[in-house]
Amino acid sequence: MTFRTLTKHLHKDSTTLAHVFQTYAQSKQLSKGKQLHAQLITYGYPSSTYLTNHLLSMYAKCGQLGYAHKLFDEMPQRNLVSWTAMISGFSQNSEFSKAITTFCLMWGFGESPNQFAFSSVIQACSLLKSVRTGKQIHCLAVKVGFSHELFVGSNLADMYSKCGSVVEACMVFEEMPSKDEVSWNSMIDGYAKNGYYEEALVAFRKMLIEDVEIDQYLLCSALCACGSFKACNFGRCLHAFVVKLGFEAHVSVSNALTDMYCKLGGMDSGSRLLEIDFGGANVISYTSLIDGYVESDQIEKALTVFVKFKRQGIEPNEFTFSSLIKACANHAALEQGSQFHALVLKYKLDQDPFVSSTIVDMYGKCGLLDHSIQAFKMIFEANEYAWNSLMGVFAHHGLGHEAIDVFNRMVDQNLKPNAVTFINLLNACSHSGLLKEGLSYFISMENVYGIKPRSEHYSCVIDLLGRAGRLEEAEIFIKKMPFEPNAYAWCSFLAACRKYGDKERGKLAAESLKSVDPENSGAHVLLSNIYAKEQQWEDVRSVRKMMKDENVKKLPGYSWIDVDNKVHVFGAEDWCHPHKKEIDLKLDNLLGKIIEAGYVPDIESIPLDLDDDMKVKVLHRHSERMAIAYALIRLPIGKPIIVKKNIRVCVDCHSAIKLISKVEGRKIILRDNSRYHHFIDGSCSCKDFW
DNA sequence: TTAGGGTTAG
Repeated sequence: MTFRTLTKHLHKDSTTLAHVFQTYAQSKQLSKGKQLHAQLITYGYPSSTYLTNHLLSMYAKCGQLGYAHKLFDEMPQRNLVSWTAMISGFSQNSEFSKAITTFCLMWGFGESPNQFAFSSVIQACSLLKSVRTGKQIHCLAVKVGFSHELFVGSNLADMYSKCGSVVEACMVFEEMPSKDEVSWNSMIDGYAKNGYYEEALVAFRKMLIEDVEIDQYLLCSALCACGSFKACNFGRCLHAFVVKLGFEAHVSVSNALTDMYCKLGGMDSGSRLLEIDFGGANVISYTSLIDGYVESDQIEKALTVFVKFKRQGIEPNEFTFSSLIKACANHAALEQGSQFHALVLKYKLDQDPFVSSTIVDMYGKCGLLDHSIQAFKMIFEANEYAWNSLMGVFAHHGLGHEAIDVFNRMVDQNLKPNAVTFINLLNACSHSGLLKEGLSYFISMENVYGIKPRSEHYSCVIDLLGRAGRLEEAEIFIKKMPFEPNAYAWCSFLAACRKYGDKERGKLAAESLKSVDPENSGAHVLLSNIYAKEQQWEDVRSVRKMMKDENVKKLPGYSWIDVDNKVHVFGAEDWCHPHKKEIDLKLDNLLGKIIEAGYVPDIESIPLDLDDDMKVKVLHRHSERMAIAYALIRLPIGKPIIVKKNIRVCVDCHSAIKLISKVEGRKIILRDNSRYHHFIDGSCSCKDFW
């Protein structure tokens, strides 16, 4: 049947025509809808508010907001449905402010909104994260008696949850006279997304007693809470429940399951889920898996997943790249990181706030400060993530004044510093010996910026005082702090005690560290270092015995470098490398040269009862020196050497590398687990403060 | 006789 005959037949039957438009709207057949609309105009079909409402709704649902708006503007007579269709049209097409304005206009025109208009406009507030407007509309809904309506109540609970106001969401939810699966999910998901994982799971259990039909939304929200709460048993039960209800092959549920297992640390379960289940895996499925591998430090596996899903024709997105680049940053894998940066540009994702700040961080962590600053400059509208990254990079490189400058510029731009800003700022002060400034920022956090310091901030202050040699103040600070000091806090204090030779406080710190983290080898190692410095070999042996008895393994030190796009790993003991002989020769040659240049081995730092010659040999085979020797053999003259090390560089290596940079005329960049050191012509950027 | 709600990743 042609449109012409159709319109002839339908001449007086606008109900059927409306139904046709409704079908086109649901199946998003815009072109057919448009043709029929054109036919009606051509044949002079009489328009009516009823039919125009249908047309308006169809255009809005097909994403043609312009047409919808034009129809709405030109309507000779609008009714409640016209207004509501326009409000929801704006809301569905992400024009949230316009949805709210239209809702207000509706009042002005004397049209009183019903439950449909309320639920649409509350959704707009929710997506706009505007709790202030949402609250005003909530008040109106109470006034006109729609606040307890099922859809309005669910929307209100969702709006408050999405705006972070869980208490209000809970109040709305509790007052709802009847609840369905959507209302329950608004609340459960609200709890989960705001960090109230346990409450989310309690609500889920409570819901199971009620007569609620379980759907994929509820399962996704509960799985998300399980993963974040590390609720292994609950998670496994939920998995069984998913299978029992037949939702295992549902893509969003399957993704939520993958993500949950990744968060629980069960990477094998996560990847098995993807392999066995279904062909519907999408970019979220793979990105969850990549992220799981990145979080569990398995970068190679993360890269394998990336290659696999690219082969399957699934395109990566901003989530994928931010996860992969983060992995490169953690491993200081510059070559790989640069390649991802190039891909980000190709996919035009370089302005994504997460991706762009990860790139800044990646170059910084790979030692290329200039690249990092340049990457920051390329961001059109840097948000707090980007500023925090830049500040973190300066902190990592020991450039305290530059980090403070970044902080000041950030505040000048009216960006609100957050908890991470202060961790970076305090670290920057700590690594540059800016004690006065650091303490002042710590106080201003709460007094000026209203951010309550967390245990991480207290740990930073302990580090700040400790590095500056203010051990007594650090000890008092620890005793007064409102948190139990964590392993990081005690490690910082212990390292300071060792650096400044405070044996008594060192013992206290080591004992405390052992009690909060019994498997932490640092406590034992640093304690034995303190004894070694005092030449108390009996005590050194007793600490070693204790480690053996308690089965505490010392984290072996190793270093790695990129040469010819390949990562070469060097360990202090039992290492083998195809160029071992050459490296040994180069090391001997270097030792001679640096001794000539004034190198005095710090044999005190070797916690072993050996003769002095042996101690020098042990020192000179530390992993970073082998990596540097290999790089000097293999890398072209003039190319900076970038070495990464898993534990903090020792005092002796630090002075040796300074001299190596001088005698070899090479720039050497060393990243240890604490910060960056740039060695040029006999001196280090940390000014011997690390 | 039209118009309305909640999922899976930083």
